[in-house]
Amino acid sequence: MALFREIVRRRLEKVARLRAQGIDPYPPRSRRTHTSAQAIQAFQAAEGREETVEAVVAGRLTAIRGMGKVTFADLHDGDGRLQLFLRYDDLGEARYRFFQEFFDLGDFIEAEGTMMRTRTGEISLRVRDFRMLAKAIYPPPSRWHGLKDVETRYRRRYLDLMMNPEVREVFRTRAALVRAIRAFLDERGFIEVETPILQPIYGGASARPFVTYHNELKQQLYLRISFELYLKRLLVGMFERVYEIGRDFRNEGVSFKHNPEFTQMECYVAYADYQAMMRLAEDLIASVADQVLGRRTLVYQGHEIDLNPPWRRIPLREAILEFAGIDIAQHPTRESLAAAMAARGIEVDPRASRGKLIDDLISKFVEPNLIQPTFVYDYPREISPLAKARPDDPETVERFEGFIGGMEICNAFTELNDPLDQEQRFLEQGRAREAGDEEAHPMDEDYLDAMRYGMPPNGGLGLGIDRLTMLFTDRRSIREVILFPHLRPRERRQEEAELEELAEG
RNA sequence: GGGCCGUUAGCUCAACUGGCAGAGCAGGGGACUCUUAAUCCCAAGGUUGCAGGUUCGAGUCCUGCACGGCCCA
Repeated sequence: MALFREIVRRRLEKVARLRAQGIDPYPPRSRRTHTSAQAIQAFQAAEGREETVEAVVAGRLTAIRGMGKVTFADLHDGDGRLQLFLRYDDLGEARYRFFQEFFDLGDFIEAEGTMMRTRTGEISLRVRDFRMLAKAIYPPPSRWHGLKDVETRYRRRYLDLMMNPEVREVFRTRAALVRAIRAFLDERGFIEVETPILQPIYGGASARPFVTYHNELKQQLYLRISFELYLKRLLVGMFERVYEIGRDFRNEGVSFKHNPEFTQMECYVAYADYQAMMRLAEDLIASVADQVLGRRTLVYQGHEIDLNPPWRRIPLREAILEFAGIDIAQHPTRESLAAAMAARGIEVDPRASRGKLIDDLISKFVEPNLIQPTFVYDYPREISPLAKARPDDPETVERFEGFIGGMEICNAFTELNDPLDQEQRFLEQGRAREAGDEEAHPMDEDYLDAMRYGMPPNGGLGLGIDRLTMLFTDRRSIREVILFPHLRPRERRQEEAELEELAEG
């Protein structure tokens, strides 16, 4: 730490000395004419015609190789890398010394000169003049080893992005994926909308919410746990195809699989049912693969996955029978199912309802085994209070979840549009809540009002953007695909606080 | 919530059964007019995550805590 402080002190001293010389170490603008890639490209194009290429480039100094009266330096910008070639004979003693004296690794520099090839053939910029663009006070992490400490990578993502180009690639892929989803839906006549994040009543999923408070209104508000109930109100308002891409907030444990805020796409289609939504989901993801990867197969955690529709479709009852060896149809009561699970040595949460037990069986036995894209369909009514029951079986709803790579990727149903049935479901949920289920769905009279005006039959689909990104970038942890994942706060160490003071002073 | 593992210099990592905390890079001084992990010489750099305990002696063993990772729930 003493050494670090020494490095910072030296760099701050350089800032002060630059200012004393009338040089702004943080000038407001750059005169950049070329990115590194553009400069190299322009040179390659001009090389055959024996033309010279003049360029002004700007970027971060990532390496300095001094050779006495010649210095090579690496400049990195958003496009890549360009080698700078500085010669004593070109710059003169004063400028050459100035570079050696004031420039450190991590500084942003602007350099102008003529593009050339070095003796070893590398296209470089022969520097005629240069300028400080932004002096770095802290030294960058070691460029050779990169930044590997996972905690530092997450807490100081900018360093991770600076040092590890493959991490930048993950977030480019994520952006491309979101772009592809929008393009797919826009093309099919969907309208993109934005609904409230601050909600007086939360709903649309089974989860505990974050609670917040509006001071002026003296009103308790919740951060949304899903978009569902607002998007379906829009169908009452005669939009037929709507979608939203945004953030959901769920107040549950933090892990490499769960972040308290995560990104979701939800869309609703009037006059469609869950079968239509299955086709939409598989077409959507195949199309995203086309756009993002240029093919419909990918490798996730060593598994070759084929995203070509149609995907396997399997009833939930069969899936649980296949992977857990229990036929839930044979166990219509909570007690019976719990006994069957216990008989197989499966731990049973004593407070869990039958629906919750089935949910547990899915996540423990079904989900991890579904590597190839698979739709599991027909869920228990009890854990799906917003989904429409099957006409032939009131205890089963028209719902499916899509699994890929052992992860739940999407969730969809034929949406319940019968206000009388919906009211009953909310009342059932209320009883579950009284029985201790903190994730039970709250009553929402305002939503019921909307439905009472008439809601067309429709299908809805929710798609986890983070998980899809994990799949497309082959990352096992959700934290690898969220720029700033939530981490426990760490108390600031004394030395760090001192450094801060030093930097500010 | 439970189990296992980790935390050592700015970064990446060493330190056999408890016996003087080390290397490379980065940083400082010097040499060097085509290097690219430049090279060479010199000097410096540590509250071993935090708090206790055992011991003549703890980076190492024990307890607790914090943070992180992996696995399970």
